[in-house]
Amino acid sequence: MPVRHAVLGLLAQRPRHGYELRAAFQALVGGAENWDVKPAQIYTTLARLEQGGLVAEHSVEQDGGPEKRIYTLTPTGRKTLQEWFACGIESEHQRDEFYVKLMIALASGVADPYELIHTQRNQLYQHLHEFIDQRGRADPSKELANILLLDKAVMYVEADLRWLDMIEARLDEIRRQPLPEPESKPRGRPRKIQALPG
Amino acid sequence: MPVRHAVLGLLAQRPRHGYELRAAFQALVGGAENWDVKPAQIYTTLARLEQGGLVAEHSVEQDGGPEKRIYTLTPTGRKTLQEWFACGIESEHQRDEFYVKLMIALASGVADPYELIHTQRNQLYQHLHEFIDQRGRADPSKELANILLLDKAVMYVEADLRWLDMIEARLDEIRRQPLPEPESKPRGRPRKIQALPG
DNA sequence: GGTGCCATGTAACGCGTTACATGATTAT
DNA sequence: ATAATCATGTAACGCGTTACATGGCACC
Repeated sequence: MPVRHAVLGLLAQRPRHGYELRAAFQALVGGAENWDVKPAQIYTTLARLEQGGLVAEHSVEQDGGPEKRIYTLTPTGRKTLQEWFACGIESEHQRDEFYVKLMIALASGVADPYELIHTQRNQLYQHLHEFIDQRGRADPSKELANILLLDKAVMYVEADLRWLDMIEARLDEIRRQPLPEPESKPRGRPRKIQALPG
Repeated sequence: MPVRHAVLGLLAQRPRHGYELRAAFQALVGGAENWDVKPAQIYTTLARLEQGGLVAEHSVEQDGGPEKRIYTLTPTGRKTLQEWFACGIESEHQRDEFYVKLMIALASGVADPYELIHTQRNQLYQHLHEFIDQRGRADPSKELANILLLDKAVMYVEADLRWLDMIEARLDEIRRQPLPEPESKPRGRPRKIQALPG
């Protein structure tokens, strides 16, 4: 939950209201192209944080303007923020969509796994070039945020490409030695390569 | 939305009911340790798919048992599935939590960026060794699913480690040539640009 | 008079989670 | 008897999204 903590972090600098928080967040991540946080998310997040006692709100009426709701970090909120900084971030679960697609293809025969790999690889190469181009055009003295994100994008696309190569190699290996087939289960069923129940 | 499509893929093999779909999905991804899909998600997903006309349901009463609700793929559903196979998968957005943490630290001074990098790197190395060990212990003839996921985990952790190195280098570079400081726009209100305020 | 920025929200939905709840069959 | 497995769900919440809605102010 990056937004939640980002809000806490921005309130640690000074009290702010919703609109300001949104603008600050957008600036932080280098613009709306990278991460467009919707107003609805900011306001609902603030409501939840207030509910949990991590922030406190007090309204300020302005001369001839809409009233602002200023949010302040509470001690509990500050503690939560410090804990966030203190511990590392667990990488996202393995919930990989391409992996699911590949396994479904292997199990059901609805699509050719090598074709899936081919399609995915083409797309990744295209992205890779786009990212590298963008990074080349960026100004290091001004757009640190963007450049760091592009660095990450490049590292990840390269990782994906390596992974696709490994998948292909593993599939080839299985195809070369058709079935190890341990002796158990003399069932008359036609066998699928994969582990799905028939 | 991997689960949604996985359900369609499993129904492409043959009609199934909720419980069976869940079991098949778990088998597909190599066990609950990798991806524990909760029953609630399966049933709500099926309801949404039926709502959208991608699957059709017909109940089957059993002798002395609870009735089963068998779901079948509709032509619309099959078409959706084929489209999913036909196009590549867009990589997840750049919503990176470590990046947000780093930027908040740089902007607010609440935490030391180099320390954040250090913490994160330690954690990544630990994960890397765990993944490699696990992969070494796995049986390639039986646990293809697990091995592919571990391959991915390794590639991604290595990518993260490379990225951390790049971040450190970029920060060093900035620190060496302190603040180019372009002239700011005196646009009425005292505007904060991004980067490092007090 | 319009466009755009400032500033605030609500409603409803998708995906995912935890927790709760029911009831039958099968194995120990 | 009791525990596991089969089989079905509902309720409520967190995070994120789109769409809708309201108003004041400033600039051209």
